[in-house]
Amino acid sequence: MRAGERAYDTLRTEILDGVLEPGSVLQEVEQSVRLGVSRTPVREALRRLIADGLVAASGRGTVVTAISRNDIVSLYELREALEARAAGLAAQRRDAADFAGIRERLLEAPSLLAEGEAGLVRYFAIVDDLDDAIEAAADNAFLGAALRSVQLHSARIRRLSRHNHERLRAAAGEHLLIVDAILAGDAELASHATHVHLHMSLTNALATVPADEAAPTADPVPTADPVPTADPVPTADPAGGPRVA
Amino acid sequence: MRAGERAYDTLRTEILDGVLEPGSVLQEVEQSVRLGVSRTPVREALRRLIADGLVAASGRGTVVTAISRNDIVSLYELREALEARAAGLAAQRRDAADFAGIRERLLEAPSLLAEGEAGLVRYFAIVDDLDDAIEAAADNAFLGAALRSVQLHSARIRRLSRHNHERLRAAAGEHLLIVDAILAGDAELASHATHVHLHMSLTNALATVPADEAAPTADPVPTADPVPTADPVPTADPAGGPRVA
DNA sequence: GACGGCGTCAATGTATACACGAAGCTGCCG
DNA sequence: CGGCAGCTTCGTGTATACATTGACGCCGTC
Repeated sequence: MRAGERAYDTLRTEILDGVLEPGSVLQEVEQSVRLGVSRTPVREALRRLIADGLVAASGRGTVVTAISRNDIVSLYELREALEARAAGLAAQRRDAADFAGIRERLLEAPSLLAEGEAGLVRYFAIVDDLDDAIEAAADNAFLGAALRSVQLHSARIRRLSRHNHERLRAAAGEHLLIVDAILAGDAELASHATHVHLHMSLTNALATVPADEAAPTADPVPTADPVPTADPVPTADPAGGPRVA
Repeated sequence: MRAGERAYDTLRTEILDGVLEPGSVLQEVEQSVRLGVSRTPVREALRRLIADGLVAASGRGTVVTAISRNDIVSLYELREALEARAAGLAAQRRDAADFAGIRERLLEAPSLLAEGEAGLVRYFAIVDDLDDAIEAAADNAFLGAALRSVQLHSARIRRLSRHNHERLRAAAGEHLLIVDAILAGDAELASHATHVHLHMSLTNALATVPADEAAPTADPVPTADPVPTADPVPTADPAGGPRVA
């Protein structure tokens, strides 16, 4: 695989998993040493991450963007517009067999959620497959690209409510409703069920995130160890806020 | 200004203006010579254009993506989801003064459209300002980024119906309706008026584009002059279709 | 003591040299 | 005469050296 691709995947995964916390400073030389490639592929990776809105160029160095409470609301507003539309289109254009399979797997969600961490992973795999199936059924390249962009940011938020079993059980039920609407070919119901689901999800996310998640963990964590890159890191993201790319 | 930025702006403008037609092959060395910079900034520009979905990496060299009839429909599906939502949010959050000013200017649209090319430019400036005002009023960074992405592709399509005065006059009226709804704070009406506007716009666009606009003009036009880069250029875009980025 | 200007330095921006891979062409063999 | 194999060549991928910019801190002056 190309080095630039690997660098991008590595950094993106680390940001999404929270290994690189918001406020972390990513410098080209530093990262090129850490990842074992030259600056060129690192530059490419950082530019792509900027386009994704996961990092932001900030004067000197690029910093991992924070997700403020306000950002969560904004993201959900966009998600609702996109996913409701996608669900509606999927209901009109779906191949029933695809969603029938997902429906079967979704029925096992409650027992999966009782199984602990392993079950949790399998549950999220089902949800991801559902997202992919909707995106594929909607059969719209532009919409698909926009959806992947919001899913990127949603993944970061998901970590917050990951261990709220009560909510996850309810979410599984909402997903089932969406799948049933799509299987029934009812575009309006699929749209509205998605709207409901996202509303509940947002409510839960906001309840989970207390004051302001943006909270950078005091010191900026320069990824590599002994580098004294200690600067205050403003909570509000500078410049134009997150770019969905 | 940074060379990479200039290269990106130049290439993007040329693609949007149709100077670089769909199917044109953009090679790094070739472009670096033409633009008078080295390969590095050209690479950066091309990567950004790929992220924008304006070009696609295609085996040897990157080619300017074509817009198929199907792409137009897809784009309008996404536009409707995004812009209807944005108009609704703008109606809730707008500062009345901003839109009152645009409303005044929009009232002059019919006379502007009678003035020929110069008036046309001024008319499109008003429409662009309206888009910007809606985006600003919606006050949602994620939605804004998604909107800018679709506007990029819409600009390419707009060229097609640029000289249909009948349609432009009607569009001006539809825009006025949207502005009035926003001024009235009526989110639902603003949404639906946007839906209507885009529906009419799509209908017109599809009527204007006859068989398949993707039609690459026979030979791929290698931007620089005497280079015999003659390969057939497939009409359908390869790989994953346009990325909205 | 505070403000402004200048110098230093580090990190990014740019250029170029080198490496690798793929596609096309040519020549040989079946 | 056609197909395949090897070579050649062009183009992108990567690394590194050099240029430039902008930020930080120090010093001088008001």
